Amino acid sequence: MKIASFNINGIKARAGAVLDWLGDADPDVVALQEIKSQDADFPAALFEDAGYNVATHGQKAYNGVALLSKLPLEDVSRGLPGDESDEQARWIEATVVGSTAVRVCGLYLPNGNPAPGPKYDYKLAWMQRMEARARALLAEEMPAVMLGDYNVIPQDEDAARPQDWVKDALALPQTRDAFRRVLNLGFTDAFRACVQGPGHYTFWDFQRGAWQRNDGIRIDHMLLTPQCADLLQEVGIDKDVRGLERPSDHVPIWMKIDA
DNA sequence: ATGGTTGCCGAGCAA
Repeated sequence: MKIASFNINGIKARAGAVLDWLGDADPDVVALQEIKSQDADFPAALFEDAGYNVATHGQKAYNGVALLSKLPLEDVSRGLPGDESDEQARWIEATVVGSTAVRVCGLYLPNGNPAPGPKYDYKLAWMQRMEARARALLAEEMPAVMLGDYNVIPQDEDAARPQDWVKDALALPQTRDAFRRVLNLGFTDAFRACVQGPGHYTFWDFQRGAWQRNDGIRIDHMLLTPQCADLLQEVGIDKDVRGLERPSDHVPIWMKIDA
């Protein structure tokens, strides 16, 4: 089973590009972030015609996540538990049953800039809620993945220019600590389980010619429960997508698991 | 310190 994640930065501007990528990459399950649309405005029919079931959790203009799957999306749940007053659409999960059942959680973790400030406070609080959800997933003792745009640069090797990010919400020590706390519960960073060393990025800013200078960062991640890590076969980053016409600032990441 | 770019949506905000 091939499971992917792609922050598309607006489905209205990117539907064609996403369909092209689906045709090339042929993933079984996809978590999308930043659909920037309400559920009713998501062009579900386009993806259904391409063979995918669709579940969305959108909002107007900002954020918004979705799941696409060739297999049925079962027990869909929208929203990250832990704060009933949180109106930002950043979390969606569902179960996909191949040769075994896999719980797939698609997430769009808050950016948090500027830091310090209320947006950074929201990011840290959100990560604390994510940790609670991660603990509950572990207790299920089943294959599960939390994947998406984490807006976290885990280590200096995950940035081309780490010195540019030292005061940024994506790399501050508190951010890295919160991310590491989830790993230390027993989750596996799927990419780092397969690939070591610097130079692997998933995001290049639209500004300052970041792509042309390969000034990238690795902020899209797939975190696996032990039962899922046992099934891990292969990972990849579809870097070439960043060089296509009217690209997102993120590129797809994916993994193959024996499920 | 600022500005640089993009999407959504129709003026700024978020990234």
